[in-house]
Amino acid sequence: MDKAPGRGDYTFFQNVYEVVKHIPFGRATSYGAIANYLGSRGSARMVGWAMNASHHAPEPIPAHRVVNRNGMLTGKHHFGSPDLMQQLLESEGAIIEDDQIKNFSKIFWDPAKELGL
DNA sequence: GGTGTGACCAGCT
DNA sequence: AAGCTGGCCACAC
Repeated sequence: MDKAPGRGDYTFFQNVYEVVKHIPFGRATSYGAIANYLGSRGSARMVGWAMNASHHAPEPIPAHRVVNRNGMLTGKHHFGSPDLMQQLLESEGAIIEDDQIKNFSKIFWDPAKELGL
C-alpha cells in the first residue's frame, strides 16, 4: 500500500528542522550531534544538506546555531552573507575567532541531553 | 529512473 | 602522526 501523505511522514530532513528550531538562544550544536540524536551519526551529512534547504523550509531555521564538530562555521557561506552567521552567533554571546567558536564547548547544546533522550 | 554530490564524522592504513 | 575512504539520505540534472 502507498504511504499515507500529510501525516507522520516526517523524514530525516523534517526531524532536523524540528531539532534546530528547538535550539535555545545563545546555544549551538553540531551536525553530528543532531544526526546522532536522530539515530544515525552517518547521516551527519544530511543534516548539513537539510540546512542548505532550510531556506526552502516553511519556517525560519536558525541554521547559524549549527556548526561542525570543531565548532567551525563551515556553512557560513550559505547564509547569503559569509559574515552573517558569525554576526548572529556573536550577537548571542558566542566567542568566534578565525571562523571558529572558542567557547563552543560552553554553549554546546546536546539535543539528546536537553530534549531528553 | 540512475548517478552524483553535499554546510559531516569516525575509523582504518 | 596524518591522510583517505566509507556511510548515510535527500535533492538536482
